Amino acid sequence: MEVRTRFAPSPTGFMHLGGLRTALYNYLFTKKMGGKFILRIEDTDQERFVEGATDVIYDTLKGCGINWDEGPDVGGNYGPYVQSERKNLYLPYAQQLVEKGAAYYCFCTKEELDERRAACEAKGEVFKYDKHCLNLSKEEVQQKLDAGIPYVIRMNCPTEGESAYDDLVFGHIAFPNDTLDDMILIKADGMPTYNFANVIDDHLMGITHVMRGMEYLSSTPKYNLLYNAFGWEIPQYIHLTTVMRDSQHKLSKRDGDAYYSDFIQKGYLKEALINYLALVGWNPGTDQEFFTMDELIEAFDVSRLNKSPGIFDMEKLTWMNAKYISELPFDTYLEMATPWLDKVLAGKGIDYRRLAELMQGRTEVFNRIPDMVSFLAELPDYSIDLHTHKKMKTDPVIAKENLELVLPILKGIDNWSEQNIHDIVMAAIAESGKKNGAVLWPLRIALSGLESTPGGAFEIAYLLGKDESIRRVEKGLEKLG
RNA sequence: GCCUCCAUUGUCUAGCGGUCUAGGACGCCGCCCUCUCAAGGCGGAAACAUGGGUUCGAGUCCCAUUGGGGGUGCCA
Repeated sequence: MEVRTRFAPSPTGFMHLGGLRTALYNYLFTKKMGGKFILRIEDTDQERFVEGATDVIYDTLKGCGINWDEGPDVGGNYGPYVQSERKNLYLPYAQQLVEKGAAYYCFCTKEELDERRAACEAKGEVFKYDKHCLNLSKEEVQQKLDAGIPYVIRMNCPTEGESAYDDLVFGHIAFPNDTLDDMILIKADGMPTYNFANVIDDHLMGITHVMRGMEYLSSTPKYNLLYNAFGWEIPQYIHLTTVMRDSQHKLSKRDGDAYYSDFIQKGYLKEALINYLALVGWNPGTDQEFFTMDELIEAFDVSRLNKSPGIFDMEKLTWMNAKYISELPFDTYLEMATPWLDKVLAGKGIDYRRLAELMQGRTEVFNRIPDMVSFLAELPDYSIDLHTHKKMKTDPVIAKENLELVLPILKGIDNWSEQNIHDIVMAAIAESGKKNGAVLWPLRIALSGLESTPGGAFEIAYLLGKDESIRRVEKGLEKLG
């Protein structure tokens, strides 16, 4: 039988990393099994409609290389793939359940329920709908319906025994039936709840494997009751652990660390993000850590999915991102780095190509570039303490002496190429009998005003140009009295 | 509160009864390389939550405790 899976996000306008990972795993699993991956938009909550939100979903998924075989934009034989476009389809199924006694009309108002819920909570009890409306006679129900009284349809859960199922990740899971609440299937506005639409759609779309976040672990028994009431086959369940920010918090909107777009804006590469995300909660069983999408598909195995929640480690992501950046074709790097260089160096006439060569191996995240290169635009105000360096065998006194040595040499260089600067200065150092470090450290400090820089003294001198380099060395000498 | 799931270094994890004096990676520390930093190379510190069982033998199986997650919406 062909594997059919689905990713069913609700369009909120953002793609949460946890959701992205769910989509990824669905995709990897499906492709590995040679099945079909379906994208379905779950927009049954009219109050939360966000303009353009579906585009965010499309763009993110496509950008990451997660492609669907059926969906709102590409079609398929099981459409429509947007729940709001299927809204007329759910009520008859609910009515069918009412006829079978597996569901019933409920006329309790939201306000009444809220009150009862609050009262329950005040007493420290669990609120559970008391099946009040289940006791209504057929005639009473019809009367209310005829009178146009608003209603919802609730499922009629058993109150004894237990419901169990086998999850491909968590194994056997059992719930006592008396804890099951008679959840609402059809809302007062006629729309199905997520819970109901989900079951109907998964069945109608021929979904064989439901892979989703584990927040649904405890409502799954109720879904199964629904499948059974219809006489439908229950799909395989694969529940996924939550991606956490720390041991007790999920990745959240508030901390700006939850959305795909946050990371892209900061300058994380989508390949790195996908690669890293795949490893939070899953591992290949080998020491391999870097994967292309095809390699992930090849290596993916549901049995290697983890059962405990994983903390999203920004440090490791950043490390991985740096690796990905360093492996970028140089021209791609240059193109991607340019806007970031422009933030502080636009119009300064700096050789971006050379600078990019120096920067590529040191770029962890693109948004860190401006801070690393801004010294080229303007010499930072630095302390002469920077000239003290034990290992380079230099201090402010030696620095002054060596800067005085190197200044006229610099002035005498006609062809200001990096190679030329290097050769001429090195020759002068050799001739003076001084240590390389004792000259080059002060030079680099004078040129950059920074303890660490991308590139050494020669690279910086070249990038700065002759005039600016000389100006900075002179200024350095001034500082040293 | 009730239901349920989970539990190996700071983090991601390997481990599916003996091969574990617990392996890999990030991070951290040290050394080397080197005109700085980074990269790279080498090395180091760092974990089986606790208590009971089962077994000749437990990180691995069972139970309890503790800790954490999730659910408990006319949200998805």
